[in-house]
Amino acid sequence: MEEAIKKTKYRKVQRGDEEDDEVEEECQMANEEDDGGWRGWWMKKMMQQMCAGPTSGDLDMKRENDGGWREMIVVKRSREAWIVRVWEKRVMHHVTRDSKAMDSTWVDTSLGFDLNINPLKVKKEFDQSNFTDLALKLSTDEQQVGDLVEKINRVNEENKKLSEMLTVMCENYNVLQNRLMDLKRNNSPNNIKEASPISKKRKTDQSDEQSHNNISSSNGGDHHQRGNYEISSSEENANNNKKQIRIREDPNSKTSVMYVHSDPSDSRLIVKDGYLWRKYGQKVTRDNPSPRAYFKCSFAPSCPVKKKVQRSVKDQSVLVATYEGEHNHPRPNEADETSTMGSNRGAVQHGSSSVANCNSSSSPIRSSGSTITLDLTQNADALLKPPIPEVEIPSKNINNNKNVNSAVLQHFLVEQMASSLSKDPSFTAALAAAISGNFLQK
DNA sequence: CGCCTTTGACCTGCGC
DNA sequence: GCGCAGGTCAAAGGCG
Repeated sequence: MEEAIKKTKYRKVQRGDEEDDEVEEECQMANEEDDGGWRGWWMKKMMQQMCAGPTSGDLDMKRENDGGWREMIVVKRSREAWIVRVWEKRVMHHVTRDSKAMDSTWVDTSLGFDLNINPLKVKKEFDQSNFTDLALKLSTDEQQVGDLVEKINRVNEENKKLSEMLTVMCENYNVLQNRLMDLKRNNSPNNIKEASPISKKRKTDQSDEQSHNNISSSNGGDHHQRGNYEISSSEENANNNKKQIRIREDPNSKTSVMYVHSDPSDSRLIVKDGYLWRKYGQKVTRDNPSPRAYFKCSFAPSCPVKKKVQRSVKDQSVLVATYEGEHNHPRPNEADETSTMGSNRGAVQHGSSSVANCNSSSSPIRSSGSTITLDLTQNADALLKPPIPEVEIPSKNINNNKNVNSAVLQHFLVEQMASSLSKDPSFTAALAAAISGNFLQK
């Protein structure tokens, strides 16, 4: 730091065309002087400059005892007098992110060395000087930076408080939800019986629906484990880069449920999961106005896997697919699907045309290249209602449109995210805070 | 022509 | 045993 001071002084004084040895002597003197010697040092300096003839705009600096700097600007030179304005600028050594630590103040200690000139005239000339404007501008900018830093810090603190509040709220929500589920579990046999005398099979369906609810209410945590349920996204279609939510209720029962967003107006009960299915029946059930479709895996004749697809009672835009059994064959790869497309025509449920969703406020969808990662820690109700329009990919056009659809999908995602984020005022504040934080760190 | 969907009939399990 | 509801079968029809 000391070295920097000497060099600075040396360079500045050199502009006055002084000799090097004089500069060395002056630097030494200036650095040895205490605060009380400042005026003497300054007077000496002024005399030297008057002889050497400084030009307008020459700048000199002196370090104060408190660690600050004093800057002097020779603002005007005339035949009659040197008009010098001295600015005091105090800048602390350590500039941190805390705005309070960066205390920068300007005090006008203008000195007019008027020999024969009317002071008013000098003042007028001084005021017209460009350096006045420059100094004022600098002062204003300094003030604005200070204000901005203060504002950013305030927003940061506010953001932190909101995050803490949200965390607490989520925790409370989970606790309440768990209690509710416990209560339901304790009372469920009687309640179900009283509410609707239905068969055992219907109870299984209800448990499916219940598991849906359970998932919907789950929140927080990075593990795809929710109580007795396992959530996996293993059935996503790799070709179309979309994911669905699959819940394995019980590993031993080999039964799992998948919830897929679908257009309510679409009467086809098609859940595209990458496997080949043959529909063998359809039935209207009592508890649901929507028909239930029955599928068998048609990829391998010996494959015992069956699938039931029905719209959710609560949300018609959601298809509930119940899988029974395990495939005894690998998933049909892209080549197989492509080759079978022609012969199987529209019967093949190719890929996933539905995107299980994301909540725009926290953006659980992360898109990286052609891969979309779905954050399953989001509330599943929100997950099931994507703001993203579906991109229906006709199976017969899969080959030609695969690349195009991928681009379209990405375009949709980008537009949707941009739209959601731009509509969210808190996002703007958060973005500003993030950028400013990064800026301050640098 | 081959494969799939549709749909009515039949089967099965459960509750009463 | 009967009725009900879910599940399955298979013939008929559609589509490329």
